[in-house]
Amino acid sequence: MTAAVSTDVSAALDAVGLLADPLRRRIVALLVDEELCTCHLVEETGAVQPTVSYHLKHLREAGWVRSERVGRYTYYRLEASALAAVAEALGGLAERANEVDRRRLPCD
Amino acid sequence: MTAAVSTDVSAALDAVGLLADPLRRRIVALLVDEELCTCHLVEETGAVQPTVSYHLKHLREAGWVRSERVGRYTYYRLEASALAAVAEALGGLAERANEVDRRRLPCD
DNA sequence: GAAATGGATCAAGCGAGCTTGATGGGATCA
DNA sequence: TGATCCCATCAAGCTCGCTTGATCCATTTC
Repeated sequence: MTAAVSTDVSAALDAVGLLADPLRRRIVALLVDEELCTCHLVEETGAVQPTVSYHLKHLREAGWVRSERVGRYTYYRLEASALAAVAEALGGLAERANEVDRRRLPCD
Repeated sequence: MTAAVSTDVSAALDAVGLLADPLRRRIVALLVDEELCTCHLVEETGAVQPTVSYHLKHLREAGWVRSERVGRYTYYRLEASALAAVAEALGGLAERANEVDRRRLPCD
């Protein structure tokens, strides 16, 4: 059971590797409260369009956002479950790390 | 208030950005259940010592771990509060992103 | 139809950050 | 005191991935 939790935690935390890039974090932050199309994200971030599309592609493939085409525009929505999974994984880690009787592995 | 929350959003996301590196995540995972010295982390991760120290420095400066010198050894302990704070912030984000009446900003 | 717009994709260039070997300081042991 | 060990830091190298301009496709508008 402890092992199972450990692997789940690792898997969930691996997902945050995607958040390494500041622009990617900015995009996620912008999408928290509203859906935005690519042109809006370009305008808000100040990055050029291919750059924004590049990051959106990665976020999409990792399941962090979902895209919907509406006429000429492509709207992006944040996938709340992805955020929740990472939050839960971190919360579990924090709980385990908080145990009082944490031992110190001796070196000698 | 909305502005304050917005800055919190960025802060929480920036914090997890530190976990972008796989080796950094591995170190955090190793420190969940016990305190370890640098030499143990070197042994467990398979990385060379300067590399491990490099990442520990970043984790230390960000408040994720705390170091304690004991004789020749330096023990590292995971800071549960930092983990909990980020987990809670991300959970809040997930909740906000989950609101049903999320609006779609019109383009035209 | 043609022109215009949003956006995805490509190839090429470049830079931030990770890795590594070397160095030095501090602590322990002989 | 000299040898040894742990570990932080440094400079240099390198790699991965981000950026950018160009191009193309789809949709809309005239």
